Amino acid sequence: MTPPSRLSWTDVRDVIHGRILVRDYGLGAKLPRDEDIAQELGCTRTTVHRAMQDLAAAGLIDRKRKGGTHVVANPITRATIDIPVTRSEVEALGHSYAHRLISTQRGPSPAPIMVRFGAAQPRDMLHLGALHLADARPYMLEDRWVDLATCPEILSVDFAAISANEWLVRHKPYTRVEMRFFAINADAEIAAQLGCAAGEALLTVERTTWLDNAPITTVQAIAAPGYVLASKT
Amino acid sequence: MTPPSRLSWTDVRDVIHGRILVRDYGLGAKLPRDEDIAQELGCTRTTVHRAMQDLAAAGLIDRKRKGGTHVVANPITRATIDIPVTRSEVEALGHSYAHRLISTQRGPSPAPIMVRFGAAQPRDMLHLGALHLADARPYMLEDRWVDLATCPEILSVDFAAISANEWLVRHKPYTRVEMRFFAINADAEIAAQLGCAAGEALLTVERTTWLDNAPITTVQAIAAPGYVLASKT
DNA sequence: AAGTGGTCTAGACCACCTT
DNA sequence: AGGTGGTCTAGACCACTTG
Repeated sequence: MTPPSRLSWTDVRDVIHGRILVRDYGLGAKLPRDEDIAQELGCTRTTVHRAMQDLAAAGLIDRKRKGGTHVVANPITRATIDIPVTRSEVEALGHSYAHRLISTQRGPSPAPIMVRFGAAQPRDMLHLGALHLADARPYMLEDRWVDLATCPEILSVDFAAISANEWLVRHKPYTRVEMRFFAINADAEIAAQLGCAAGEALLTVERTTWLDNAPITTVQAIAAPGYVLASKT
Repeated sequence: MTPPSRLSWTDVRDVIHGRILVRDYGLGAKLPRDEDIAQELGCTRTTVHRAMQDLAAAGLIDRKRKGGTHVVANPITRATIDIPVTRSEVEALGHSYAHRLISTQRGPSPAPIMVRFGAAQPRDMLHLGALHLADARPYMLEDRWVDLATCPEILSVDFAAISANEWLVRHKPYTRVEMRFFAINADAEIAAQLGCAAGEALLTVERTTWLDNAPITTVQAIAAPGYVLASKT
């Protein structure tokens, strides 16, 4: 029951957050200067600053030098999604994991793939099809392109031993990633590979990664029916 | 061209991040103590600490008192998704926004809705159907339940003037949100409302919010065909 | 029991941006 | 031009967790 004699920055954050929630600081309103809040709450400006950084990172407030701190006018809901290596994901669900290479083909990237990377010219790439299995049942279908200029080693990887997904995550770090989520209807081929009915609605995640503007890989991961992606709580 | 004589915490973060990328600090490896890194780089432990906090928040490292700092063994891809009020989203795309109330009905929450809130007993709720329009074309279909114990004011809202979505965001702050993303096939009713073919694959976002464990609202937002959710870059 | 991260304070200087 | 956030330093103490 004894409150800590000193406020931690998380305490300060919660206080400010509370005031925003209660509209003590309304939408779009300007907050007092860090220093005034510090004085009011009885802590240092440093502590208030750390709290504010967190609220800004959460998208709740906007800060500008000289401009001051404002509550964001149009509140947004921010969700964080963690996407593990597919093997880990399957094993975390308590299933046994396996994967199967469906196809590999080397060639220049077609236009839609160039678009994903924002590339003007076709690039020499490896095109991979693979299926991830959970307890021997289709779990996720991967349609992947790997840039051979950035990642020539991929040619000598033994995909019987490790999936391209996992190999890349372990050996090809990236500095930028773009993800897109959408739904597609299974066509005949996808349906056959995932063992579902044609036309079924499938959640699809498109993921493209770069290392300092150099394309690494882009993948369209098509989940089997019933797949649900949950935000971190 | 002159490097700053003093390192900022973002500089330190980038240095450490770089070492992780290059596997200087490999997957699962233990990093030196903050203080040693501080000494090596010529800055204070405070600065290193701030950098580490950021890397930890990004999911790249794990920190434990006494245990030290370790590179996360199973790298994950973390995506952040911002979901604005639907009106803002539509207007940001350059379209004119409108919405239409389809149905309202008061009654006890059925089992699936109780599950979403983790509630043991049915609750008195308002069940709303609404359609968001972009340039007069169906954009998103909402199936929403609002808890009347937590949010009785919803009964007197004029839904011709403001959508439940926007009203709630502006007047009912939440402290916890859970989101789930999945794909569904349009049934006849949904197809009719969204003006698409039955069976089409539709991205669906389920969002449930609480204010300190008190249920506020849960909504299933079904997007029209072609909808793509992109992560913040 | 001891080592490591977590945090605070106090004061200083910098840098951006609005007025 | 001046106000506000952004950051650093130096030293101190706390609290968790592992050996």
